[in-house]
Amino acid sequence: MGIKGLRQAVAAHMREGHVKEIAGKTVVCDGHAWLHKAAFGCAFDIAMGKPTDKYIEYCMHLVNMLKFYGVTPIIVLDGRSLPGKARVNSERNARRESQRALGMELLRRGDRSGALKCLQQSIHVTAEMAHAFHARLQSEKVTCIVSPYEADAQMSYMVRKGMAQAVISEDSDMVPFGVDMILYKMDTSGSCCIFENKPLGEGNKKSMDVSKLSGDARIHMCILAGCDYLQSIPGIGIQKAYGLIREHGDGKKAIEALRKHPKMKEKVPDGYEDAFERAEKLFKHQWVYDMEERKLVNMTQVPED
DNA sequence: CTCTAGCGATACAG
DNA sequence: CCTCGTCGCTAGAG
Repeated sequence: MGIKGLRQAVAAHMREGHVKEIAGKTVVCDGHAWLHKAAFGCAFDIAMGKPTDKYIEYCMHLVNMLKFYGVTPIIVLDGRSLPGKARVNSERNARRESQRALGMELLRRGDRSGALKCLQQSIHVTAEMAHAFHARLQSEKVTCIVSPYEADAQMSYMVRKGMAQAVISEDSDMVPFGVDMILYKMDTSGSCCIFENKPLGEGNKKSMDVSKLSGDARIHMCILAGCDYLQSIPGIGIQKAYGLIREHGDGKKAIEALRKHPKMKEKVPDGYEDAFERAEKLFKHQWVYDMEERKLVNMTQVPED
């Protein structure tokens, strides 16, 4: 789900670009996003259960394209199995299964293009595909990290540790995690949209400027706007959240202000302050793998209290 | 007017 | 046995 509306809201920080702009640098890449796109290219084979490695070739093309432009890629794959999403998952599985059945039916009737559309909706990235990709990366001596939970947290941790200078992803969660350079929508030729956490010019006076927010303030804004860990207060979206944090400085003070606001006070749920604190901890102290220490660590240090 | 929330169409590579 | 959606549009509320 990510952060609702965040991608649109930070549009002023985005521009058209190309991977050659980060020649000489190291970049961490969201391997799952690549596999997901790659799977569309061989939806027929995957849906029929026919062994194929086309999706791996697609991903390796991206790896080699980056190398060609002097960029060193590190691939992050996540081994996550998140609790609390079982219902959504089973609904998705049911939908995928019905699309697969419909696709096979259309194929029997000779409607090849109709079948492909359905079969594309039935495919998903399996652990088996991720393992095959991982094995290929190892044999090609490309660095690959399996994150304990969320790839987003792992990638941002590696940037903060200085192991990489940018991230290639499709996920807006990179913004609250404080990554300063994010390459979105990269295609096979290296063209992409580049997000940079830099002050906006005078022409963007009314746009959201994330460079005006401290690391904690960015996270507070995203929790207020609604994230995986906490639904937003009804009527609060990304713009309102940005305004509140800019005005009051942090999440706690923003909630205090809402509690006093005549129109908003009855919309703030009981115990929202506690839920907010829990969400912030989940955000900041996720488990990630530290390559140097070779062990699991918290993304940011848990304070002793 | 701005902003949120929900919905339907759409999605790969070459 | 099996891992994450997103974009544009718009109604409707503030």
